Amino acid sequence: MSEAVAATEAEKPARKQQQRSLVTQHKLLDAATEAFSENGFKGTSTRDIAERAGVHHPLITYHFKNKDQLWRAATDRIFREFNISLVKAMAEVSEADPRARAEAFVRTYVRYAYQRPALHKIILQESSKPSDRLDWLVENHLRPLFDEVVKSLKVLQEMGIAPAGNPALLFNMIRVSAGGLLALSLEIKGTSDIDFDDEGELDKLADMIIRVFFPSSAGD
Amino acid sequence: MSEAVAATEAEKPARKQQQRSLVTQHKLLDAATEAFSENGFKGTSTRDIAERAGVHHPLITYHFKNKDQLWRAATDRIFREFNISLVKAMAEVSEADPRARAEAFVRTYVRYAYQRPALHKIILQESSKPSDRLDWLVENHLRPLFDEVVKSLKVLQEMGIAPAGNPALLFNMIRVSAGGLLALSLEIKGTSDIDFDDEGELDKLADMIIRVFFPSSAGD
DNA sequence: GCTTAATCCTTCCGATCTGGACAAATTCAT
DNA sequence: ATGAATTTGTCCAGATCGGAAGGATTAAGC
Repeated sequence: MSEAVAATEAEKPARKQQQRSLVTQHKLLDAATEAFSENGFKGTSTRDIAERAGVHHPLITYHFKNKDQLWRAATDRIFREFNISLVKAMAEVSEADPRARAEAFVRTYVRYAYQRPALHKIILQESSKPSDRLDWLVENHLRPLFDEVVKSLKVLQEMGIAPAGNPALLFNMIRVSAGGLLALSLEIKGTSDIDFDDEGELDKLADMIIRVFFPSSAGD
Repeated sequence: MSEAVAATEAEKPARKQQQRSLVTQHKLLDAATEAFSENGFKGTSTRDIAERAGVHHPLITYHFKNKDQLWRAATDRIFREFNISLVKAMAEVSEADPRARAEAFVRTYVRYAYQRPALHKIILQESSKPSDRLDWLVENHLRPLFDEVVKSLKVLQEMGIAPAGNPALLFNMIRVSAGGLLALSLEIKGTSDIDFDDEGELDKLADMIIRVFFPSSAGD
């Protein structure tokens, strides 16, 4: 953990954090996010991360203590940003009816999953076997979000908008149809000739999700 | 590749393959499948595989030449078995109507994804970034299967059984709802209190997939 | 059966990479 | 300009990969 971060919970630092330090941390977090999402925790070396960031590798120890803490910092940032994005988007449609809100949720989710594929790739990477990191991820980021969303989904089910059944199961189907598919975009380009970089392709995915999971709506 | 395998495509071997050699290869393939599915290609060491198999590591060089060939052999085996399983299951319902066949497909797919989580985990691992392995996987196993299934799905769409839209996109949603969800089972246990090891939970997933993707059927 | 040669396994080695530690050098806020 | 914050260069002990070389096992032919 960097001194600056530590300072927020300890006594005041004698000196203010330097600008270049923030830049270095930012570069390391970006590089770490990318590397971990591609090769997983075990498959990623701190040297690789440092190289991607264009920085000498001992700086990881200096700023983040070790590989594990760097993973946590990188994951924490990307999930925080995701949550903020989601909350903001939902606030914008707070006046709309439940179905419109559900549609807005799906479209936001799809768009974000496309913009930051690392987010879902990291989930997939870490879910492949038990680990403290997975527990931490579930506890701090996934569970809070899921509980919230599943509650709303339950309402939609009671209104007959969403199909019946375990709402948690339903939500998981929806989110892998969005996030999972986009995390697999490379493979899907090869198997199905679908390129989500193409104009409109992303909307087609969102449309399909809405049509399938919230039927009786024409879905565009 | 082992001498025995090479022999099938070269001139006859002077000697027959020994039994223990087959056992060793089998143990290595099992261990490799498990290790690669958990830690990805880069995150897995040949030492780790050998240790899981209870075998000295130079045997990997002897039987499979190197890590890459071992990955190919392991992946090839698991995908072949999957295809056989699928073909056999579909042959058993060859007389049934299209909807019943679709249901059978989903149930088989779900059951297999549960039994061999490594299959989908390996897909997820390899799709995280471009590689020769991903190309090989797409070309040799994914693409042939997908082309076949998407054709059938198109028919279902024309009959009004499956929702409209790009059939390839639809199929991808279905298969991640099955395989993706089961590959994520560890995470889902933590976030959603759904344990696919519990009796009946697997059927609930299959039911939900059928209900959502092939509506107008009660789905049970 | 007994030999013998192909097949299979084990013990080793060298080069590289791993996460992390440390002190010396540099940069910058005060 | 002073000293803390940051960066750099270097080192370590252990793990990694691929492979060489020789020993053990076993099928095939006598």
